[in-house]
Amino acid sequence: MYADIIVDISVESLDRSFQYRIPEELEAKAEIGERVWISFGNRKSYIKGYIVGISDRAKIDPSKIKPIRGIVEGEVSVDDRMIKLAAWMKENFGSTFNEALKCVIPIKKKVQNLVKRRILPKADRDILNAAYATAVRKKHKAKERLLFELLGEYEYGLDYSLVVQKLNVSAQTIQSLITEGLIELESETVLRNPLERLENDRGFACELNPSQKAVAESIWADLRAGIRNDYLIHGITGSGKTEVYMAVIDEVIRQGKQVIMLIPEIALTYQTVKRFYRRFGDSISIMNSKLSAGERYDQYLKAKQGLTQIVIGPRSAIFMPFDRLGLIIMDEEHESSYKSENSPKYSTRELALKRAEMEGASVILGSATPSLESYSAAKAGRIKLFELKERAGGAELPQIDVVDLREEMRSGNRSMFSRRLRELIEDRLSRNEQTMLFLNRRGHSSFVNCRECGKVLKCPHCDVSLTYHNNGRLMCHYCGYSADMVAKCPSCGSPYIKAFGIGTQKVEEQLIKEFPGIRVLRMDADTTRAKDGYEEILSAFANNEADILVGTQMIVKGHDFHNVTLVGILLADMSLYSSDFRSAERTYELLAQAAGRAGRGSRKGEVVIQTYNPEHYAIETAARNDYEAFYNEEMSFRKLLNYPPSWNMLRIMTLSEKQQCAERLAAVLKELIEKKKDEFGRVKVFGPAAAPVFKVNDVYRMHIYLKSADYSALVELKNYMSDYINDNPDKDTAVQFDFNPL
DNA sequence: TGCTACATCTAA
DNA sequence: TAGATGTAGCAG
Repeated sequence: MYADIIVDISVESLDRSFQYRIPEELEAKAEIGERVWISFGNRKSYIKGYIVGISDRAKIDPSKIKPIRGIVEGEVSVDDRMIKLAAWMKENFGSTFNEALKCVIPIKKKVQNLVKRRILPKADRDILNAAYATAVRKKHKAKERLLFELLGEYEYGLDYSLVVQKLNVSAQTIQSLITEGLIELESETVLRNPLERLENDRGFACELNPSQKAVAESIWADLRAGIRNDYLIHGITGSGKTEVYMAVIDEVIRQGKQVIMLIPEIALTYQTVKRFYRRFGDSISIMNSKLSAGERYDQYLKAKQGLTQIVIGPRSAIFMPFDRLGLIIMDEEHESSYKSENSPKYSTRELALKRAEMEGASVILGSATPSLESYSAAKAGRIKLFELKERAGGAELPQIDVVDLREEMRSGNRSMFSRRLRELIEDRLSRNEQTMLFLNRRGHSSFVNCRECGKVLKCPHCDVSLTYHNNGRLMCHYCGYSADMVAKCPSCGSPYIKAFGIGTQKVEEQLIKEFPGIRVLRMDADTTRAKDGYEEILSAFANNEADILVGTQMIVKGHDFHNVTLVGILLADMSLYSSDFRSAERTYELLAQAAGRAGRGSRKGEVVIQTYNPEHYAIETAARNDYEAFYNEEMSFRKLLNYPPSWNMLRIMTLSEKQQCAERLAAVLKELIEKKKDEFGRVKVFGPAAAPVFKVNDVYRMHIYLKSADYSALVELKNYMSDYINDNPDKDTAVQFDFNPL
């Protein structure tokens, strides 16, 4: 048997695995993630390595393969555990080890220099100039580069790691310049704090209401008894889950343990962090993509050194290297942003449950509309379920009206606003209260169509229609391609070419036309692109600078506007028509969350849902705010068709710029599956077929779906295909695996 | 030609 | 990263 091993040296060029022989006496112990002693290169002493894969075939000449010397005994470090987690990810989410590793050690290059070092000149300019001249003359190119740069930055010096990486100067060269007395090193250890601007009144804690208290106390009891557990808090919008989280965090911190608090996306960070900072002060650190590389690195370091107790961040925060992890909280656990889009396409929920299990920590999942995965696990007793059924401040749940758009059409109303919605908007305008309108499509119109020949304008790089934007441009929402709107049909020359369908821009335009003097704000990917666009729009709306906020799904998530008493969902069906088995779940979620925005203050809110499908169960149950009913209906559908969470699913996608390559590999993989699948009980195979959007960014995509009750069967099949792909490399075609895809 | 002082390469 | 190997510059 052979083991693939990565070496415990933090250098980019060694970011790959090496094969070692597993001696017979170690075969029982050598498993993936295990730490082993190996000899490496010409080194005199043994170094530590991690087993990242095991196989029975030698990839290189077997005589060149060295044996593993032994298993590393003793204390398991944070790194050891994170690498074990990466090994688990590689296996269960289908990626290469390197991809998994990049998740757990995000800043690999920098891990080595624990202190930031600077190179400062030690001699005066003349001496350095002379040394530079000598270096040029002697063709000591590395010295020449270094001295040249240093003379340019004489006052400030140079960053050590930049010199090594960017100038490609070796450590020896720097050392020799030091011995010559030309330069010196200075170390600085300043950990930047991205939260400095916030004021802190630590200790501020709010009272829990009786139902919140019951949940917190039940979890406290487990914590105090030293029992780890997984929990799901199903609390309606506004029921105050955050207060419960904080109460539990308090206890975990008191026990000297650490907390990872996951939130859906960057946008929520500032609001949430502010709240947490007030309560927990400096023990909080944040992690998100808007932090500079330096700030992120420092957060990582602080966590590793145990200087912080709590980290708040999006899905990548699950990889915080806490040594004494006590609790992982996943707020809004149903959110799709918890699933990684890149390989490994991990589910943060599965990862959180796994990591917690490995480290003896607890997990709290929280949501107003739990994912079917979590709720079914709770029903099956694998997760402890808590329900919060009232709004925390005693506010009432909004009144929900469903408007049948077919009916509106029949009675001659062709506007995008139904009579009911229009009436309520006018009422709110007269009372000086605010309205939110939700439409899940940005841009002005959804597609451009020639009425003469029927042509629909498509993106030249992707298999999707172009969206018309009110700046006169046509845009592709997949790859960002844009072009000028055409006056004539490019295929038949007819001038009767027009944009159809509605987007948020058109809603905004229409509002201004139909309600003179109205003040409208629009929030979608187009208006929030600027750095603080998001915050600006939200605070403007919160300050009553507009009567109506129009937006895509980003407006429905977690914001708390007390003056909003009306929420309109312009076209609830939009997400129902996608080709996805989760479309009903997504629709229910969006409707419930959107409805949850209304009436968060003292006045009761109203919600209008406009739809062509009022009898669809997702819409009907959302209107009644009956999650349980929705769950039962949806779950029986999933069971009937063997969709997750009833069964497990694996999506295999082949990608290539050449259509035939993608198709050929898909066909080959299908054959492999057919040959092997009967070894694993019942496995259903679908495809290969073109992906719903066949071409994106000039890359063609084919996919195959597998369904099996048994997750490990899918993992085995995935490994079987990976082996084939590794043995038959094809540089033109890539393969991606996605377990239980969204 | 041999020595020095780097530069460059490679690891199973 | 650390050690082996390669190479330009220089003195004799």
